[in-house]
Amino acid sequence: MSRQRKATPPGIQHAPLELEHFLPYRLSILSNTISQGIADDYQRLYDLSMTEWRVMAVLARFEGLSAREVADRTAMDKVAVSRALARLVEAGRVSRHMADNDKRRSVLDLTEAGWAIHDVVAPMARAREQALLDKLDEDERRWLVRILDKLQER
Amino acid sequence: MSRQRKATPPGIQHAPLELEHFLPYRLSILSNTISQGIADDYQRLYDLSMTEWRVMAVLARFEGLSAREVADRTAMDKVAVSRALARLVEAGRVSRHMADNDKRRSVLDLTEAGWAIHDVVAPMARAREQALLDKLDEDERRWLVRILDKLQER
DNA sequence: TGCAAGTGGTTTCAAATGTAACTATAAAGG
DNA sequence: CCTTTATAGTTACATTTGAAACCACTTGCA
Repeated sequence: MSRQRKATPPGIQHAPLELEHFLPYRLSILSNTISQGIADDYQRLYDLSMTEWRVMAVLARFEGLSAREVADRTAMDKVAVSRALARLVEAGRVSRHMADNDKRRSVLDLTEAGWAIHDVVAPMARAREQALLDKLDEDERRWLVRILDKLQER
Repeated sequence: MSRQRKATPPGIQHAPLELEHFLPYRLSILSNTISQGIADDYQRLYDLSMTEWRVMAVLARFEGLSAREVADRTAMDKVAVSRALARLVEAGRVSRHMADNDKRRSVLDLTEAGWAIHDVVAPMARAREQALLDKLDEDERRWLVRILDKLQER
């Protein structure tokens, strides 16, 4: 057991943060708990890392992206994407060929095997999201979206 | 440039996730952006990692905690806490001595130097949080707290 | 007592990650 | 053209992180 700070040393106000009410901290805990929960699902099933899954998710939505574009859309850095792609291509989940107009650029797509995994994992992820949203009522869901939009404004 | 998926292969609905509207993903991006922003401040100033700062923050609020208790309160695992403490003690920012009733247990406190850092970093962190909250109006702030409470319910 | 099981904490080793340097190609400007 | 500068992507190296094994001490209980 521990005592909470009582008397502050004479004349000094330390004003410690209360982490449990500190917004950045709360977001961090919440976000990690959620993402890790989802990741556990597909890691167990397919030995797929979170970065790999994110790459697959954007390739499912946008075919023929380059590695750079994948990085932009996933907010991951290009090295992380390069490594994720190396594994995905190796595992036969993503196909990569060279763009004919620019030999530096790759053209990426999910393979059949990639789509098959996608079609299992995407619904699982959605179900997890739904389980979260089920904790909220209709009003709260609307406010949440609005608040996230505002917080993400630059 | 890339085209979005148009015709789905005959008879198959792939239903890709839209990451930019997917709650876990949005939270993850937002949270990382915010935490990293704050961390940049104190990393530059004091060569302090995020885990180290979190340990200091709980020790500021609760004196004499054990490493285990710090781990519980920060939602970090005990290895991470052990390492953070090793550095903090080494740097003279935290004092550690043995509990006299239990020789396994440590008793941790910020030193003068630790408090000095705390008293600079805590206001910076608070200012960052405030900058975030300033993007919201009074209603939105109230809803946000309420929503976070609900989402964190187990 | 004394021994099995549990707890606090550190160490070790492997995997993940970040940074910087590097290769290859493309674009832009003289 | 030819040189400089920029971009796509990978590689190498150092650092961080996580999982499991480990050590020391305590607790529960025969």
